[in-house]
Amino acid sequence: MMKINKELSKGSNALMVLSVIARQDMYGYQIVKTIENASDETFVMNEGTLYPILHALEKDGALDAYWVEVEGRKRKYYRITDKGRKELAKKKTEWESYATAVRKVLDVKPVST
Amino acid sequence: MMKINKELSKGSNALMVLSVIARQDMYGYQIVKTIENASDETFVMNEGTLYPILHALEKDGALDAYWVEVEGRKRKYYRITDKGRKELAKKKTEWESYATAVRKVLDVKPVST
DNA sequence: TCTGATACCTTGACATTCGATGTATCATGT
DNA sequence: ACATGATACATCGAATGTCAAGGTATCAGA
Repeated sequence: MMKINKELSKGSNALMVLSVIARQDMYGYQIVKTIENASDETFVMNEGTLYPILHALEKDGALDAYWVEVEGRKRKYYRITDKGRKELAKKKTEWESYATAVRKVLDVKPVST
Repeated sequence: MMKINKELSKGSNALMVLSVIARQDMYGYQIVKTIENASDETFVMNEGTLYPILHALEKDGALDAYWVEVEGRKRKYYRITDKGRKELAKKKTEWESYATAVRKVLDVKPVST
């Protein structure tokens, strides 16, 4: 990941991956490019980051995969499952709670001692 | 940290710590309680998380510290430095960019293939 | 006298990400 | 003809940050 503190993106990577796949089936490279594009290049996901996430989501049953050969290149497409949609909804809510809570802390007025 | 995915808070912990100290000098335990309170208990920071952050910020020159004895308990108060204020401003901006970018990815419409 | 809150801190284990590396195909420029 | 860059999959070791657990000590209340 680029442009911002790498630590920030931890925890939201799986959410973003699930989110883009939920809209349409996608293969690895396309996921990276979609996230790059949608985030105005804020998130440039490393392949060493993406593939462990995809494999873990597949193992969890949140995604399943199928191979397609296009112009000599083999693409592994990922599709979200019902379980994956539930997880996505949960992760989204969780992320909103997180973002709201951070804002509250940043805006907090000092307490009297 | 509690209530939400632990990974999410990574990267924003130092920001939150700096942010609360910027408003008034604080000691460790008070920082934990302030963040807990401000976030409606979303963030319950572990001491094994807090102290390394404080020590790193002190080493970086973003914070300095002084001891105060109150009712038999020794408190180590942390104070933000000018350098710390600059870092805080930078981290805040960074966090806003991060949050904006995540929202963009979550809202993105599928691209044509 | 024991528990829980306050107050500091360290340590080892764990999870996630990064950077580097590997394989392979295809398009483009020279 | 050849090199480069984009496309496409994947793995591995190192670095980093957090957690759970443990350690020390004081004070208040039951």
